[in-house]
Amino acid sequence: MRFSKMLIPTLRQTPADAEAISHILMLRAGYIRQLAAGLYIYLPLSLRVTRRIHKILREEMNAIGAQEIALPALHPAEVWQETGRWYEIGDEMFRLKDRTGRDMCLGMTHEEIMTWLAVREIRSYRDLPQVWYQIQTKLRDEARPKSGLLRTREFLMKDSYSFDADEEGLERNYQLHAEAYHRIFSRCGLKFHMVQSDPGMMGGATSHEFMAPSPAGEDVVVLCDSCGYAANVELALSNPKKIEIMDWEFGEVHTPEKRTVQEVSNFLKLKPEYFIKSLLVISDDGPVLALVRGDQELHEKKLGRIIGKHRPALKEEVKDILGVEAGFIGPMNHDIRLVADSCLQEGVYVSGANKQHYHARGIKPGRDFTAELHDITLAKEGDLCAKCDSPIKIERVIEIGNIFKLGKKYSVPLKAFYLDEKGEEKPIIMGSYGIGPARIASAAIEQNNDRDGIIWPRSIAPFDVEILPLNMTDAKTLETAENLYRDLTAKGLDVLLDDRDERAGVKFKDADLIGIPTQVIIGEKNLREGIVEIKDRKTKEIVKVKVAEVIERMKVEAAQ
RNA sequence: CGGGGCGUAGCGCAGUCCGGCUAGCGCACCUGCUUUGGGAGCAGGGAGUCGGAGGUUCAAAUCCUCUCGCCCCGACCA
Repeated sequence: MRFSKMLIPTLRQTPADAEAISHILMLRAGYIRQLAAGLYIYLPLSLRVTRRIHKILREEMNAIGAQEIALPALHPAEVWQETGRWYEIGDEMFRLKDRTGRDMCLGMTHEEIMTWLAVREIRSYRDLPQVWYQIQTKLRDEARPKSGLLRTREFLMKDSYSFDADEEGLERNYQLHAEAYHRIFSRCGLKFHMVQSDPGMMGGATSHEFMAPSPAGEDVVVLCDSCGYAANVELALSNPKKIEIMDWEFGEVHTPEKRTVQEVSNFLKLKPEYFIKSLLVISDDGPVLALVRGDQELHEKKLGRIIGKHRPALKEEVKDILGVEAGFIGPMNHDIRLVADSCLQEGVYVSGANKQHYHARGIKPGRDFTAELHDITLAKEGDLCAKCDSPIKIERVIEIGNIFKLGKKYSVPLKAFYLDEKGEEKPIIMGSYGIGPARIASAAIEQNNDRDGIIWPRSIAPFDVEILPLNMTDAKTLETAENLYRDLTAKGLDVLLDDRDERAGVKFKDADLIGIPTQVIIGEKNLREGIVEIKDRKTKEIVKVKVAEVIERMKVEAAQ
């Protein structure tokens, strides 16, 4: 492909409303343009990247026996009503009516439609297992699209669905997908982790996410280097670091106007981990006092799994229910439900004295108060692994794929049944598995860039090589460029020839920005000795080779 | 949906507080000459509903009201 014939609108300046590195670089390097919030136009370069990612996806999906099909993006409401999601999902679903007034929606995922198909086409255990996948547009009216292609309202997803006769079959397909996903992300040149995740509204018992480490990510995971424990903080278990058990006698301390743990900690010159934070929340079953150690954060979702839906209490409610202002609550002498983080099982602490301007020191769990013990804190750096007690790491990540065991969640309401060997009717056991190609591309840029631009992993780069003839008025340069272009293309490489009549500096800058892994630089002086340069975008290493040796050299590079 | 920021030429911005001549600057674009290994120089040129609507005023990019859009933080994220 010739640069002059391709729409590659590079930008010298950074567009004002981009913040994430991948977003900035995709705009600057001429890969994408924004149509509206969360809606992007894919220009030729990004389409090439997308196609390469799709090719890898298809190869690996086909390799585990999955069959590609294509479902509509526009769905009738009825199917979604049958599973209840039409009602459960809020504004995130694009809804519309057709000309006859029939309710329709734009597909945000395809469990319903895939199951609809299974209902009709799978009758017997002999038809099972099946794995169907598609690479299809999803539409979600995101509350907050952000970071370029990382969170958009319209995006492609490779989604596959497995249909099995029993849990063992599902387990097999789940494992096959996990392995395929490992191969896919490795082939795409990404650093990633597979972590336990919260199945959330997808339903089902087990799910994992594939996470690419990046500061631009929206998720946070907990990792243990020594035992391999890896989980999304949404559900990650951990133990706060151990603290010394103090031998304080119980007693009240005057702490005028000192309300927060930080204030009291400074005032008493005691580290926050010797405090108990008491937080009042209102659940559907009444008020609950949640207790966490002073250096820990309450994890709303974990608490929610124990006490159900809840909200923080208002200031007045705290006074009404506990009889004291919020800054001076302690765990003692209350007749409401108490839920404490497990680490508070032992130790001696400071907390509010349930008395204005007073705190109490020497509080002993079990003696001074009794609470249900659960892990209700947010895992943080420095905590100890719940499995092996080694220090854990916290990492910010981009979710690039997920796998769910759905079980019967969709097959039962949609009546996707099959007849087993005994002629008994049974629900099909399902799984669903997604990968976002745009997130792969974004994560690849987030993980591979420098001040000059993108550094694509070879496997998903828009081109394998870019040829830079520096002086377009020199006949020898032109001839060499054309020959190399023809020969490299004939060898099956994707080659971009920068045939623009631009100055050398412009070509260098654009080449580095665009990020094609290998550059072949044809300069007039070198050419007089029959030499061109091969530059590695990543290492910036330049090797001078005879023109005739370029092809051989490129084959070696491409194989790496 | 809550909080914050921004909307002026294709891009990046100044001007807005304190209303006043023909709305500026850099880059990009077009023409010509020179230049040619890391975003060239000189000369000339084209390009604007100042996001939109209404209002105040002799006069509005600037003040007031409403509204639309985009970004960031949070909530949400099937």
